[in-house]
Amino acid sequence: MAAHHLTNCELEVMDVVWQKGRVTVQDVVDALDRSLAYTTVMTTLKILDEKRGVVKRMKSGRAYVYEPLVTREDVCRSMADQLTQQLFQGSVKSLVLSLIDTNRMSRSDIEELKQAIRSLEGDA
Amino acid sequence: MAAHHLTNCELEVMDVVWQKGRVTVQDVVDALDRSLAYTTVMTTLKILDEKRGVVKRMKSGRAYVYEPLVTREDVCRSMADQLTQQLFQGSVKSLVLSLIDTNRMSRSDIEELKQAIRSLEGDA
DNA sequence: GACGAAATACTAAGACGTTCGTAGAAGCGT
DNA sequence: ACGCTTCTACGAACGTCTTAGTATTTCGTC
Repeated sequence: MAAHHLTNCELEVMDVVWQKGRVTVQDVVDALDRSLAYTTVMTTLKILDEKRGVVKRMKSGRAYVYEPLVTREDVCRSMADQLTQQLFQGSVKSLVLSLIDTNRMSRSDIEELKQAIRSLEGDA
Repeated sequence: MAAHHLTNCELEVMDVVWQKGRVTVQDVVDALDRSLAYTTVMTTLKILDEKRGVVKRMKSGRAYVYEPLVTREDVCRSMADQLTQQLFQGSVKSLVLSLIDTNRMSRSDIEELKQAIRSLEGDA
């Protein structure tokens, strides 16, 4: 599990890749909320392939087709971990405490959280 | 409460500012783990003042003295919020669930977390 | 085989972050 | 007043990210 840090723009493109599973450059251009030039998307996909290693690409007829190599969860976890390192010396507990401290969670959110903790205790 | 996003380098410097409370450029240079040029630290402190607004500076004799304007907790919260927006559509719950899902929390961490949740329920 | 549409490769420009060098100002000691 | 040290201001160089233009390739159609 490598350190999959993605930038904003890369994340936007990846969200389309994850959603569709198998895309061409044009697919991504069409699916994006923003209007980005074809070449912009191509450059970004190239980076996601060669530099980040989060997609693979294969020639299919005239065009390349891109597929995800990692799940969105993988990336989320990596990035959350990185923030945890940067801000809380790697203490997940500290980050979680900081997050729940500023009551932005509904009552049902809290219920779900308690449930997760219970199942965590069950495993351990 | 503004969006206090700090970069890696800025955070390194701020950690010294928070720790010491009141610093000169030289203080930061001396306290940093890494060896950075005096001017590098000066540039960074200037950015933290003018661009980020997280420190203020006052002339004191020959040199400027810098003091924090926001707490570390403020910045942590801002940055955690931003990640939550980017990755989890603003759902703190989703982020927390993702974090605790990959069992990197000790038994005592979990105890603390439960405690925090209890006090949260008490307030609500 | 030539033409047009669509895709790719190459390149570049602008913004930002990180790093630091050089030049000038300001204070201290003699 | 002169020189040394310390500080600031300015700006430059490099890397990365975002965006996109231009040139080239490729494929299907006539």
